[in-house]
Amino acid sequence: MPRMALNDRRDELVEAAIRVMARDGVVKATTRAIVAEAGMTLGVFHYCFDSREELLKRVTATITERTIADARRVFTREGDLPDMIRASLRAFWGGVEANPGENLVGYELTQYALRNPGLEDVARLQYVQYLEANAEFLELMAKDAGIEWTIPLPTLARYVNAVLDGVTISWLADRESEDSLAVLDLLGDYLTEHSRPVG
Amino acid sequence: MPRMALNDRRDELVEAAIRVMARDGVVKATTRAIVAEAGMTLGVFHYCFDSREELLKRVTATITERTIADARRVFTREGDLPDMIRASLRAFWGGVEANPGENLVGYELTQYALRNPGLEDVARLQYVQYLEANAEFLELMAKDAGIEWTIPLPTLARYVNAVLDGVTISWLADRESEDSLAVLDLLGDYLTEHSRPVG
DNA sequence: GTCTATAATGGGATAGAC
DNA sequence: GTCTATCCCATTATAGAC
Repeated sequence: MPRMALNDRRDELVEAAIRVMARDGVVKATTRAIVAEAGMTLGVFHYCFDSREELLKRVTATITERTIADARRVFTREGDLPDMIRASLRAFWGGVEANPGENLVGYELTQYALRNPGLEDVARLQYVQYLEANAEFLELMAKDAGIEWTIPLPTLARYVNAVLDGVTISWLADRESEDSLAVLDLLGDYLTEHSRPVG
Repeated sequence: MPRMALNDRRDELVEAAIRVMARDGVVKATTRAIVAEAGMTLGVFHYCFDSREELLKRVTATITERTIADARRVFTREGDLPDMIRASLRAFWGGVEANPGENLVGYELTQYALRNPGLEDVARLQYVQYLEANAEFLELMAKDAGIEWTIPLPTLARYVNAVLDGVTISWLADRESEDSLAVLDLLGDYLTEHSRPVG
């Protein structure tokens, strides 16, 4: 068996955990299921992490960063404002439909944090990061298109985040892609209508 | 010990389960915790329900109906359209802030259903009911105010549902009441702007 | 019908050989 | 450092006395 640096081991366990969670859910991602996925033995788990909870914290941070990085990657800055918005939203949505399981994991982890005393800050941090990312995207679009938003940025970012979360959750439940896309287009129109040329 | 009809027993267990879940979360609502809350013994549980899963199905149906009934109760039909919308949204929000735990349970149950093969329809039904309720509210408002919506009803209902879900979830994570209310007001404005007097 | 006791399972964590 | 074996606990579900 190869000897690996402790940090590499940890990363492999985190990746294995994410795969198991995406497939079967957070609850079913037991230490045993995770080490099996990683091709390791149970003993090594508690050599890498003090507890399952410590792993979950790291998984949460990783998933949050990855989700934002994915959004940043598909974020489109070409064309006029309506095009930019619409293309970005649709690219985001492609990611959701391509990977329902991993998307659901994000919400499961929020709830895990909210239900376990001492982890409230994990959930809070998750949303701080998501809201900041949304604000960043909105600012980039405004800059590129030479407009400003007519709604205060933190409020608008929360609004966008709410629609994206909400439309994702209802889609996870009923898989109505067409209606979901229609809602995203409404959000796009909404954003366009709340911009004005910058003086 | 009082002898009760089987259905009364079941109802009591469902209510006890909801209390435990609101307090501690769905995962921690074990059969033991539920019967303890109900003041019953473990043996009686499997006399009333075949399995914990069967109880959870009934709890999901009950919570969904109750959430919609609560919304119907606070739904306001007085004043002009903007008043109606704003008052209803704020009344809805009062319920969320007054009862974070019970609200979170709804999302936990959706995810439980999505993660347990064979229960997908439970999640789907939940959202069918929520979307229908939102459509119903929108139609009532339109009728009372003598307007019609400029967006197809199913799409608009999904949009409203998405914002409500999304703003609730982010609030559960970060408890930013002020920003959340601002988002709800934006939703209210949005609805007003997408109405027109009926010919 | 109601209870206690217990079976059967699966979990997180740990001890200790190698 | 790595593994196996095991501890100890909590869970769902059931058996069987009363």
